[in-house]
Amino acid sequence: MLKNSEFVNKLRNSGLRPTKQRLKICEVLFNRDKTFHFTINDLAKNISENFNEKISLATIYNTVHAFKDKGYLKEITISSDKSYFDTNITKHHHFYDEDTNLLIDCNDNEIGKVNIKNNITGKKISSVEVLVRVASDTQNQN
Amino acid sequence: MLKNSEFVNKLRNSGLRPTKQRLKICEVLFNRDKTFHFTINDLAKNISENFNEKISLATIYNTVHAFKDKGYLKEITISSDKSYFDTNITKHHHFYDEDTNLLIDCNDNEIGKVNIKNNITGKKISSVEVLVRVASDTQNQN
DNA sequence: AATTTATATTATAATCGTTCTAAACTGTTG
DNA sequence: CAACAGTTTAGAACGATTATAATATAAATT
Ligand SMILES: [Mn+2]
Ligand SMILES: [Mn+2]
Ligand SMILES: [Zn+2]
Ligand SMILES: [Zn+2]
Repeated sequence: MLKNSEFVNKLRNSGLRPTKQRLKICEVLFNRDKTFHFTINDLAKNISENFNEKISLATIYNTVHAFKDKGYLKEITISSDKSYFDTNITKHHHFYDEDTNLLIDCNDNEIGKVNIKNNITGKKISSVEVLVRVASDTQNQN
Repeated sequence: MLKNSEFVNKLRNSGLRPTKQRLKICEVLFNRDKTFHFTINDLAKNISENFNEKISLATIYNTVHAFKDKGYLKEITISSDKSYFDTNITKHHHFYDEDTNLLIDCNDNEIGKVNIKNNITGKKISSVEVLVRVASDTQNQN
């Protein structure tokens, strides 16, 4: 629930010029109560359908990647044929519903802390992500 | 460390004809002491470089997917730009070295059991996978 | 305010992993 | 062997993503 001038600052502070396109994308992504998951295509469709702005697909890719690099978005990899982005940038895990292709955030009370006992020597852990794939009972088990 | 006749049976029992190409791929994938991770491209290169067989890329894709469907391979999704396959079909987790792009199996003693407290109503868990991304200390933290 | 410079946007082409196609080939069965 | 279903193949098609390079805009400088 940030307003336009806050997005301008956010962008400026990140070394990104507050262009019309970036501000629109900020509005669509961050001017909400709840975080959500989206694909580039979702976002492009959302903007072209719900606003009369027309942002080039290349700009949407550039902006989403810039926001990811600045830490304003996380990329979630579920399958190799599509990339999901997440406006929830806190550490958290996911359920992935194989029937509906929907990604659902896990609350901390749903998945206990993952205990990593040994790590690769000389390496630092940069992230720990759990993906729980779920499907209806009648589905075939992996 | 299976031999050719065992692969013939394995394929026949799965309803797959034991063709020259499939047997070669079996040999490359399963005639080993240790399990490993590979991409389609790795496999294609391996076959074309180390054997004088020439298997069409379409056949390699077809066969790998057939083996996956039969449960002889697992697909591991790390990034959206490439698919990794795993000849280790037991439940296990992975370290992913972001410096080398290498995927490393976790032993059960390296990652404790993941405790899923609540599940999505009416859905069955089909898999639980932990991916621990690691990088050298000097790398930027996710 | 006008000029200059750096940065961003755009349409479109290119790339690349993967899947499709449809013709030729092979394994299996009778 | 003949017949058939299943398999392989080269190459085309596809689709998500990235590169290109011309145009436009924001910011900095005069
Ligand atoms: Mn990406
Ligand atoms: Mn696949
Ligand atoms: Zn999330
Ligand atoms: Zn593995």
